[in-house]
Amino acid sequence: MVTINDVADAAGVAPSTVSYVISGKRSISPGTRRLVEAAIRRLGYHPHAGARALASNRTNVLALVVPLRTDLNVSVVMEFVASVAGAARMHGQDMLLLTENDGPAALQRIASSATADALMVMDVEASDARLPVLAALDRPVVLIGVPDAPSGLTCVDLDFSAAGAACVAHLAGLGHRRVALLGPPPAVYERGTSYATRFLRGFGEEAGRREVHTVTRECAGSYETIDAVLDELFAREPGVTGLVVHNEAALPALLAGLRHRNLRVPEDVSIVAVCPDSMAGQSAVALTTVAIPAEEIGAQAVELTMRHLGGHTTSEVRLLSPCLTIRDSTAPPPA
Amino acid sequence: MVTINDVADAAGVAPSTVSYVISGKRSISPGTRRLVEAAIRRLGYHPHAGARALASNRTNVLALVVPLRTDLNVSVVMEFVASVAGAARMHGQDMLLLTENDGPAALQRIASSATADALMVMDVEASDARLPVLAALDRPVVLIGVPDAPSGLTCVDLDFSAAGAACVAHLAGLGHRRVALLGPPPAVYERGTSYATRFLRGFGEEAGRREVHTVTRECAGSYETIDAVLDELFAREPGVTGLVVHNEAALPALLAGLRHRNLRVPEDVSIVAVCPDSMAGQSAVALTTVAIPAEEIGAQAVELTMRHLGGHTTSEVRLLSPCLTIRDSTAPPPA
DNA sequence: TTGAAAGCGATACCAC
DNA sequence: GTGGTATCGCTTTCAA
Repeated sequence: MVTINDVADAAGVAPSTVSYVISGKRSISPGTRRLVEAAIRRLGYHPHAGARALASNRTNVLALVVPLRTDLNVSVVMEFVASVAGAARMHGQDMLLLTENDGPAALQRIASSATADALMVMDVEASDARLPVLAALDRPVVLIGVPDAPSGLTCVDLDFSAAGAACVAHLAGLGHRRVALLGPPPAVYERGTSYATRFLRGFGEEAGRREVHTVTRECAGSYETIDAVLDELFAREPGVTGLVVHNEAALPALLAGLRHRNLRVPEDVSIVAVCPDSMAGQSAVALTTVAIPAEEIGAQAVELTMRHLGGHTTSEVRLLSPCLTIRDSTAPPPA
Repeated sequence: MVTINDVADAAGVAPSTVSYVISGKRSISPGTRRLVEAAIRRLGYHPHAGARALASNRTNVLALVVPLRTDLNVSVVMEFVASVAGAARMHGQDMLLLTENDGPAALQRIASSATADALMVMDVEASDARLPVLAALDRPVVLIGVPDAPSGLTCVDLDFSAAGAACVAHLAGLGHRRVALLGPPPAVYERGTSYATRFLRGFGEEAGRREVHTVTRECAGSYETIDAVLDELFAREPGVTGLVVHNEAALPALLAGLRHRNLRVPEDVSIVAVCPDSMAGQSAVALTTVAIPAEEIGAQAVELTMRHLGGHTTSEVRLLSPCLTIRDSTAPPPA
């Protein structure tokens, strides 16, 4: 193994000088710098991560805690993972991936053992059992999602309340008077996942303001479920012309179900979907969407984390404004 | 921070004893063990990962290199990630996630800096540019996928050749004489992704043996592409009654396209899909599949990695036998 | 602008 | 069965 001493010897300088050349924490004469850098390259030197962590109290590793439940959309999760990984690299950090079924003990372990410098936690529930543990850690924590009581933790998320409102506003603006919300499966509400209720609130409030009649249905993504929901919905609420879908998994089955019933999109039924923009083109009709900006959220999460690692201490709840993109799935209601 | 010395003091023993209690590398009297374990719990001690790595040359971290290209199926990738993470935890390892756009230099860095003990690499191409780098690393490497020349590296994968054969065999057994393969997008072939060509070979060979007429089409997952492919296919090859789909992304569009043409599954057209079993129920008709056993492959990859870390040196190419599950999308061809 | 040397917190060898 | 201690490779303070 090539050590800092090998490099120092090769360059004819002291180990500390090599260290300073690498870290840039003190000025180095151009000559020495050249010598050292050449030696580093020639020997293929990479500082030993463990030794570095021990001496400097920094691992340059960020831990990301992801949910791997099957009831939530894997591709959305994957977008977050990818964006966090990318952003982390831009900041010179590696990413440790923890799955949440390791439980809160794993969070303790990672923090106390100095395996990572900070934690980022996805899919935080309204009153998440991990919050007390997280808040007590001696390391920065950034939540992706917003619990009811952030207890001093920094959070980033889409402003789901505003997103819900935007969906209703768009449909109402087109003239729809009766709108249905197809939400996440019951399990998501039971878990108390906060984004679901926040969305619902914004949706309901805007509907009240606009005097739009609304109904909501929770639904799983399977074809049977969606079929049943559609049957029941159109039987009980015949006047519904607008659908807001806050459940990416349900989209394929929903579109199939509508086609099967000879309901055209957008002529007979308008659809606004809440999903990553990359998903908008996955169906026969390009979907009008409120984007889930995974890329942006991931980048912000990393940036806030780095800021905390840099000494910034004040916590913050950062909500990103929703962005609605009109495509081919929304139009005025049939006359 | 709680150190091993704190624990030793609290328990009234030497630091080395604490270390041995934790590692189990030498026998400890029940009394001392109790004392030490109590102190560890009481103080909430977690060994410093960096210090440990420095002293023992072991990080207990495995690096997983994943592709995050958009042209390949994210949920399949995610299944692998989840299964590797789970298996790693069972072996007491954490998982560092590297995205492949960090390039080969990142692999070098992780290995040379002792950030991880071993590397697992997904989505290996037939003649992968990273192979020389990987083979030269001083750490265990396990490939998920099989390059043309494994150059002494251990590999795990589904036996895609056998999988291709199994698809044809099943359809031929039902009486189909003309079968089409809808494969991955052209980009996958251009990259020289080995599983695609291996599948193709098994598919072709079995077709030859069974005297089944075959055609193949590469296709992207979009509705337009699939529509065009279906148009062209049924125009040029009217007798096709069996479809083998080696492209999960294309399934929704394909099923929609068939329904749109009033072709029933399986009465008019039989479908065998190559995809994770979890995806079989995602469509209106439960699909007959050859499973991509992500769970199993991930577990094997970790196991092989741990074996190498344990001193085992002989490399190996492990191909898992495909498993075809008959569901509702295959039946004898129309008379 | 550079060097020497004291830690960082474990592990594992050598003694007893 | 247990203790003392050199050692891992780096960072950073103190000195020059």
